[in-house]
Amino acid sequence: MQSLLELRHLKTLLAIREAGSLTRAAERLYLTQSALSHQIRLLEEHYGLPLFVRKQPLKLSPAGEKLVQLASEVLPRVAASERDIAKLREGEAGSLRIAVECHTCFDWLMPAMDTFRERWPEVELDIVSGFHADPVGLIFEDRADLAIVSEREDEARIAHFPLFAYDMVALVARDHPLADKPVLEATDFADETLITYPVPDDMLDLVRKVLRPAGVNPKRRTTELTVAMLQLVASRRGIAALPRWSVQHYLERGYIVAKPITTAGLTSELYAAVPQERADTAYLTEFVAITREVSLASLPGIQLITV
Amino acid sequence: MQSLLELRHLKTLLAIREAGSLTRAAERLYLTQSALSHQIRLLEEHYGLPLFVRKQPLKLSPAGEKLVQLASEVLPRVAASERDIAKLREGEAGSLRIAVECHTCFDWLMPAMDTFRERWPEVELDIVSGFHADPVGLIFEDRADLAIVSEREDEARIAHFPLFAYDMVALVARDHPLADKPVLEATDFADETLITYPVPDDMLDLVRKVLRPAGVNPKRRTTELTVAMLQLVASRRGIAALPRWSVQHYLERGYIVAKPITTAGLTSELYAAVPQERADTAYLTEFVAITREVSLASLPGIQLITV
DNA sequence: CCCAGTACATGAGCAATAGTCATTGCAATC
DNA sequence: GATTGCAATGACTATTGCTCATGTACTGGG
Repeated sequence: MQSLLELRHLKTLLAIREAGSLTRAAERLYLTQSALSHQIRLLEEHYGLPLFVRKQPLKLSPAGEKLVQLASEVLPRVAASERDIAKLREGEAGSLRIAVECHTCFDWLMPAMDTFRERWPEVELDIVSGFHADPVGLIFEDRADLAIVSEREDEARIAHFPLFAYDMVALVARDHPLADKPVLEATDFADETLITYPVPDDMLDLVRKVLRPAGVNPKRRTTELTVAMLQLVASRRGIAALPRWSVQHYLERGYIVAKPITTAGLTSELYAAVPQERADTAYLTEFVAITREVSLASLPGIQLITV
Repeated sequence: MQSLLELRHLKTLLAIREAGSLTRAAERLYLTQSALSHQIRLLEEHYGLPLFVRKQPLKLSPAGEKLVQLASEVLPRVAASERDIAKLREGEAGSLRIAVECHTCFDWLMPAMDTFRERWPEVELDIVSGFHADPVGLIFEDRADLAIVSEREDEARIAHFPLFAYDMVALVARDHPLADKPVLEATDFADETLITYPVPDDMLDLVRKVLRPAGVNPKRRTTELTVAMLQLVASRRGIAALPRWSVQHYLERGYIVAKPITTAGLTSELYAAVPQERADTAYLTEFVAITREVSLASLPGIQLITV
């Protein structure tokens, strides 16, 4: 009789539709699969109708469709109001200068910034230009408000928000001898030319986590541009290591092939670092949220970091 | 960080705005004043802003305004979706034939029916024509789907939904001797002509609850029309008893004056009676909900019946 | 066809929290 | 300055939403 429906349910429904399964939706919502299962069972009992057709993959019933439709109209509206309230409290304006150490990050950074700009038009949005070895340092110098980094720094004045994790893959030419191996180990790199961005070794996960510990030190070559890097790989001038999502496009066209790095895999993570005292500034936390949404939706094969 | 806001809160906010106070909003929501107070305190802590200006009467702050605005957009949308789902389950169509024993009820019945028609256009809506002494009987004969009655009947096959309660007032001419008494008792009616609708005495609360128990049996006169009744009262041809809300309009113009009946007051109640097995048919329960909303908003001085 | 692998369902138990009750605090009004 | 009408507060309780552990159903590969 009384309505049972809450915004929580709408969030769940939408997450299930987007993720395509209870299990993955649960991850996004930081809940268990069981919690979601209970939630929808309760809704189904309440409405006396199924919300899903229980098949793999889970499909929405007409009633489920109605609720998801509702969710997709209502939730953005609610988010907008909560944003308005944050603006009342903190003011519309502010600055968001982003420091980036990761070359490939621009792939998702641009769309994320676009969405952000729509929602916080008064916030001055910038990427701190030029390359910087120590993006967190820029925060201390007050030249940046937020830094995209690949490791948490042990520094009390900085708060870290996890963005996502992803696998690095080694890239070799199709006709390269290593293309036949299922997995590349550190020693496989010894006699190759490793092509990287021109950054310190500490910022290259492959070197820091795999090659250096194994004492492997291959010949090196650098380039600023990802396409140039792939070009060199394709023409057998060397091999490279990049996030899988950054090269998915090229892999599908068969220019090059990707190989896992070590049997355990080489997983990297990304965090947003902000000054501790600004950790609950609404537009900063929202930038993080947008980043995760955009990335989750557009980058294949990335994982959430469970805090 | 995580959003705390739920539909529950939006319902509360809207109820407070409509009722003008926590206490009355709480009644409508079947909660305590305390519950609402806790709710809004939590919201205020969460947003770090006040939602109300703490004065009598309670006024919304800008942040509160935003949320109420949100509520007034979102909640009707949610209700519409839930209605759609009910239609999926039970079908769009059906019939709602309403039996009424109370003459004045048409005052609120018409606007309620209008709202209902918008939301359930496929349901065949009718008032069972002619006057009927036993509206519940019409349900058994399947000539009505819902009856408006003033007493619960002890009958297992019928479910009763409380609508609202209201005070009956005695109406006398301005220059009538009784106009000076603060309260009329049963004996005051003895030497007057009582003007009523032409219905059995059992359906006249004044007779059933006050006069008959006191053994008072005044002269009688009947008329079908409320205006005619008031005309007779104004010209000192008799006195009448009607719900206060049905004559508020005329009282304000000073044609007649209203007096409480007995010191304890004469309170009447209205219920919607439906067949037990249809007690959770969506369009029937919604008709009840609409009726209460419409009445609460438009009839002065009515009270909710706390089940 | 079986068996692993993956995903959803279910039930018991627990922890968070939304609500009530009883009281206090605060204003406005006579 | 009492009285009345509301809202706020705090302690306690009931509810319920979630997790954990397990069960069961569906899929795809050998």
